[in-house]
Amino acid sequence: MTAEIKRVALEHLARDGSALSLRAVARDMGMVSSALYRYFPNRDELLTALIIDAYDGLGAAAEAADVAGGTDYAARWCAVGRGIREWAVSRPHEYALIYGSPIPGYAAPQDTVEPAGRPVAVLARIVAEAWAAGRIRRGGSGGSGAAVSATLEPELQQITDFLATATDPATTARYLAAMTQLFGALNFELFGRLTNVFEERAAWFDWQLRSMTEYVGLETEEESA
Amino acid sequence: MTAEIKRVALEHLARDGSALSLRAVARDMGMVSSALYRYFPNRDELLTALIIDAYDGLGAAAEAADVAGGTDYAARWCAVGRGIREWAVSRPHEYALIYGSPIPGYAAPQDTVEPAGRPVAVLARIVAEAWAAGRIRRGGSGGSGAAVSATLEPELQQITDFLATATDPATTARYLAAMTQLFGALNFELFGRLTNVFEERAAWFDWQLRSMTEYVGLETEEESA
DNA sequence: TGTACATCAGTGAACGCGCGTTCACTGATGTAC
DNA sequence: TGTACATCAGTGAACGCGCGTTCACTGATGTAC
Repeated sequence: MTAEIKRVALEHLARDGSALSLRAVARDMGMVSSALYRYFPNRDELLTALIIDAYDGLGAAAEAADVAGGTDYAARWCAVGRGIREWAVSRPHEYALIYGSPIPGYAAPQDTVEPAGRPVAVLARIVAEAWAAGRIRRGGSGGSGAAVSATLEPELQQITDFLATATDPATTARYLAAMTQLFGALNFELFGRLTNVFEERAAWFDWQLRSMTEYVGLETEEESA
Repeated sequence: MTAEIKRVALEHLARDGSALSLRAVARDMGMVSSALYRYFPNRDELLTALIIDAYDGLGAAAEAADVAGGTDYAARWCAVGRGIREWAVSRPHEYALIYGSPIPGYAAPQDTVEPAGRPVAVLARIVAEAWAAGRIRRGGSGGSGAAVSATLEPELQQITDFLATATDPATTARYLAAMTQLFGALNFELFGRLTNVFEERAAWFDWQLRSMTEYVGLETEEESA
């Protein structure tokens, strides 16, 4: 039943875009609005549930795209990226819920922190495995790579520890920058900044993914063979 | 007077975050809500005016950061990036208005298209000048650079023509990817994805800017000397 | 097999609120003669 | 210099709407004896 409510809430979110109303959800379900209070103590809790589901769904999509594993780390990065994009493109409103601008009057509770890490962890694992296998080129794509200053080093070290990638600070930095670009690209695509710019969106996203693997220094299968 | 209304509207936006109400603005101005209709035909027109102002403000900040010009293209890119960030960080709600998730029930009219190009144009000009001066390394940062497929080429060519950068498709692609990363980084910072991750935000953004110039292949002053 | 009772999903009315927009109006200011 | 008039910024009441949340309730279902 709570699942059904969430389903209708998502539908509603997709139709009216971002503004979520309990009354509207109840209406769509043919119920009276107060009936929802049997399932959710208030509107924010429903939102939280949707947000957690979104992170979990995206996390699952990312994980599913990496089930094969293997040692072609660049290919894996791209596959996961594509998996993330496909999830996002097919559920733009759920994506906006978790990666869009903050919702007025709503503060994400602590419960969302852990699921939020799930999608990110999949990409981190690929980097970690590549690093462990000695298959990340130092300094990324051929260049020396921007040096990591003393200001940033401690935090990068903390992040590395948290992600358990065991990489050096510069590689962690490049991984984070690549993540930033990946979600930046999705924001651009889903929030309309590609309108009248790119129509070949999947191809453009793909190009960016390949570009990220070069940037991070992930070796492809051929390079290592 | 319309300027005063916009000022208060922005204040209100900053306080209540994203939900803009005519009545609340009028209240803040010590007026009755219907009085605003003398200045704006409806709420959406006020929003549009705010959005156009935001693009113009950001554009002006970007332009101001590049007044010096010069041939250290990498340094110019970073300066403009910093200018953009400073504007955004000091006006997060205006930034969210233009680069956040779409506002429910609001469709941006045609009038916003031209001002929207202003911030982007500043970075494009730097790339164009560097390209004209032969100071962009082919294939970006040392590597061969991901190849541009036949699928993407025509659109990249169109974009190049529109931006008047005269660059080759691969360079245009890298420029666009760098833009994506720049705004992705701001989204992460301003929409709370760096909470409990990075505290040294200016330094982290700076590192990413330098990283972008390498990626695009912009030569620094020393390299060309 | 039949009665008594507890459970509990869902109802419906009400609370107080805020919203965008309209409309006839007031009353101060400035202009014309 | 003084009166008549036009302008127009801002008022205040009202419209119809939707919202989240509460509360006492109904009435069907299932369980216990």
